[in-house]
Amino acid sequence: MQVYDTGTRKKQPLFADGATELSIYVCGPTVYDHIHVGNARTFAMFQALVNYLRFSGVAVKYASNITDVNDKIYAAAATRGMSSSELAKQATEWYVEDTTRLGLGRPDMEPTATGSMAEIIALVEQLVERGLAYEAGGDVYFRVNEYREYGKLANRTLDDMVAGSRDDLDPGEHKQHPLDFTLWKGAKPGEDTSWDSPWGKGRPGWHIECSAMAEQTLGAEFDVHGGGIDLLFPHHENELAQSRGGGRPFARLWMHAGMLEAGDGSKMSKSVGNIEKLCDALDRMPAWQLVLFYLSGSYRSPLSWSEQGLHDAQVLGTRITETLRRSQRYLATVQTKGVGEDDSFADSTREWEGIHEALRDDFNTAEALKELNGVLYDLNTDVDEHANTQLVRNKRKAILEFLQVFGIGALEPAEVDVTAEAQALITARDTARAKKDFDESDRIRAELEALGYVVRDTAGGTEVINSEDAPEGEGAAVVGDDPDVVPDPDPDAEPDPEDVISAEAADGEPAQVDG
RNA sequence: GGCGCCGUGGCCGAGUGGUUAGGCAGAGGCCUGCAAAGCCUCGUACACCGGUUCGAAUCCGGUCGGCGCCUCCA
Repeated sequence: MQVYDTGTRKKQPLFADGATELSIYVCGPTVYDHIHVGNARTFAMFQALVNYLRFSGVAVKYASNITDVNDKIYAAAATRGMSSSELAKQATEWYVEDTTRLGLGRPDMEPTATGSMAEIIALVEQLVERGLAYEAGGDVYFRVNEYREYGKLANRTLDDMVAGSRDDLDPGEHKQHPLDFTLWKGAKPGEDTSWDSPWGKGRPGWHIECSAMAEQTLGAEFDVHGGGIDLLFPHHENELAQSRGGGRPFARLWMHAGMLEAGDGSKMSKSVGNIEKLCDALDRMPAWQLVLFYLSGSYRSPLSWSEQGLHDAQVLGTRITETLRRSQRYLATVQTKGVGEDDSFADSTREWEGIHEALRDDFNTAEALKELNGVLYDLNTDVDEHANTQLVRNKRKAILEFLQVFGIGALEPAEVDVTAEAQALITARDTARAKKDFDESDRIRAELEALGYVVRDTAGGTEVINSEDAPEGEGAAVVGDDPDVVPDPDPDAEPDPEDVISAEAADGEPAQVDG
């Protein structure tokens, strides 16, 4: 498997020579509010990658941090009239709750800044000892001039950055170079948390937290460091400088997820309404829909947050469910015979070939979805052509495995609990239909719908499913309805939120997702 | 201004030096009492201008447009 490495700007083998295990660190959120769907994209894609690797038999150690000490938390806590630690605790719960709802599972380790304070301080001390950092006015700064490779990850030079900065760089009261960044900040008035350090009471800078947490969870050297592309500079550059400067090999590869943005190319802005919280999105759609939406584009490319895209994801999910239901029905009704005609003999190897090929090339989930669609198509065709049931079972297995890997098992058709009353109605309706008494048949169908069933007349006989499992709109019709009266689709279904939604806070400052 | 990414058919969104992406939406059809599901058929896209090449949407240069990032503090 190969992935695009930001550090070398090339696709690189994911595994080090001879390695069979992987360790992955991904920058998680700063906890001061609910995360939004842009943040969630990054988390979902990396978790999906981990799940896929495990499905492929790879042992993965996956860590993703929770930044619970940061400027943004102090600021937000003040606004809310609560203490920063209270807010961090609350927002951590929100984060865990919201991302768990995605259904993809959780990282193995979720270190916090507050839980890594000793490691952070130790690392800063080492940098000071090595001459890569200096204390000034109660703060400790990293000395970028002393780290020769500063800027290499993000592909920029100190000179370029100083000369070509968008804004005038603030030389800083105590800084030796305008790009020197804070490792430790002395406690300031209004900040309600601080920790003892060799430089007095204070708290860690944003970047050093991740260096320490990554090392604490995965060791001094690990395989992949991930995060949103907006964190490339300065956050990841600084992490690398700190850890490498401190003598650690640090991450071997850097993977960056693209931003979620508006489809009309509108500028990122602070305008209201351009961000949808993950919890809100999950309140209005099933998790599988959001996950399929994320998977519909390559993780590295920008992806447009649009109602159209969400609709497409919904349709795909429905197709998956319907295909499984259809094939299940086929297996239940077809006369199976012969040895090995059993799920336990199903072999999905062949169906996975195309999917593997796609995913092993830089985790191309869009391509994988195309391959999955091919499996769905083949399975439907098999059913149409009354193919060997083993072929059907093989394909079903592949699809079910796919659902499991991507945490969308909810798409598996639900069991239908057909009550005796319902069964009687079905039988009565079949009788009526046999007599071509369609008025009676439709009347009974309405009765079944009142009981919460949607009726489908299939080649294999009458089938009912629970209304709540039926695709939107199906079964809404009532006998006697004018057939011309169809519920209007949303007349102005425009792409909803404009503007980029990314690892960026509502106020446009790049600090929601960090590490 | 610097660094980077990108401009694909109505929409989303892959990919490749010469071969159908896929899906959604739309039209027609098969099946079907109706509905649902499934299947079949239909669009010959790749910002613009040059160049390289037998051949480029795919490589190079330029133009235009979009996007991301450009510390901390304030």
